[in-house]
Amino acid sequence: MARPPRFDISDLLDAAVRLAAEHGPPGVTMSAVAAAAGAPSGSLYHRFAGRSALLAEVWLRTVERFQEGYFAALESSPDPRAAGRAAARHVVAWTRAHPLEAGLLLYGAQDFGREDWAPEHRRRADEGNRRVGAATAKLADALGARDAQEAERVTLAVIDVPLSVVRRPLRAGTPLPAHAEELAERCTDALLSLRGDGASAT
Amino acid sequence: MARPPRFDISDLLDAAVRLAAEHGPPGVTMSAVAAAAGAPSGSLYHRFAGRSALLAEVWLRTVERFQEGYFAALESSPDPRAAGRAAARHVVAWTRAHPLEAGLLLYGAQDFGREDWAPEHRRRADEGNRRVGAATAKLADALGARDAQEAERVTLAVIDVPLSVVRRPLRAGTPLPAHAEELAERCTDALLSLRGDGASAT
DNA sequence: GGGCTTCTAGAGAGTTCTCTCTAATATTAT
DNA sequence: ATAATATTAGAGAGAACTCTCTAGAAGCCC
Repeated sequence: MARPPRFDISDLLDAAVRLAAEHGPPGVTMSAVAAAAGAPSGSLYHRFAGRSALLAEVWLRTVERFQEGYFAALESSPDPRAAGRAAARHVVAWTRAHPLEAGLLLYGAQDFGREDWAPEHRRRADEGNRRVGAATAKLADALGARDAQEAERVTLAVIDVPLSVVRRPLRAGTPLPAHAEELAERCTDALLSLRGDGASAT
Repeated sequence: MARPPRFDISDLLDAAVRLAAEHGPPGVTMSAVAAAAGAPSGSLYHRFAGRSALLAEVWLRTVERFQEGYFAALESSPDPRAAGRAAARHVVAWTRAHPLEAGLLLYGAQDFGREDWAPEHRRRADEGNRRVGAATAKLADALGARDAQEAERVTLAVIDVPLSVVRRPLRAGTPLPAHAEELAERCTDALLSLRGDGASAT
């Protein structure tokens, strides 16, 4: 029925990921993506409504790919501590397997022009955030968190700490150290084991 | 001997900080800064060699202002655990006192165009990194860290974890919760108290 | 006040990027 | 074959931005 595409969406998004990892979101210009993929600019505009749409798709595809395994890890065990450790390992392992895409996780949706996104893209982003919030809230509950501060510590433990472990190497472009998974797991576990009364300090 | 300036360097950098906090580094264009400060573009180019120079200065001034108090906190006590806790509190307190400038700390020098910087600006950035590295290495040593992983955990504890505590509110533009200092301090302390044998896991 | 210097002021050239538009091309269904 | 259609291909208009350049204004020192 029609001519087959020489550059499909995923080719173009792959090129955009490379550019974003190397030069940050501002490096993802339509002309740069076209050049990187070897495609004419017309093909880009045939696939994406405009630059905001491309930025939204590259960001959302990356986050959703990451979250897929992340949620699986968070639900991999009935023991919340074990689940948290698995989640921490997942963040590091996924970064090891997908270093370019992981580079994007260090940015926020705002850096990908969230304010210019179409409603549908915003909705997808909100949905992802909602799922993350729900998952960490459930974990916090299972761990017996009693107030906002304790819930926030759970979020810190299972999301922010693992991301911090990979941040420096990703920024510097150096490979992750061999023990990164172990480091993330143990730090996450340490925060999950804290309790509200502050009794753990020496 | 000469006409007094109507827009001095610090006025212009203040405007640049506002723009960077609101729209990220890409929002810091010469015309936007000029408009925000109410100055003509000529005045901007009179103070800064070009956009890269402006970006470098706004980044370096912010980081150096932050580090001033940060180093003081890190050396505020002979007890390394107490010093680490003070550093964690400092990050949160400084963010509370300077929310706009703190927003810039979530970015890296790369996002401010480091590759286009003049040698002198790079040197200043390297010097800051060097001091941070030296300070955390000293702390790790005082805590008895025996390998790279333990040293890395110290860095995570006194730098990345406190930054993670302020990251989400800064990105969302919401105020820090009242207990943020306490949260950061306790999480930092928990990581500093970990030891290499992994015996703390249940 | 005259001369010197620093700064403001803004017009405008040149560049880069986004996005549109038209024409050509390749493939499938009939 | 032929028609129908998705796609490539790239020229070019328009916008945004950086940076240069010239003219004049404002203070200080003699």
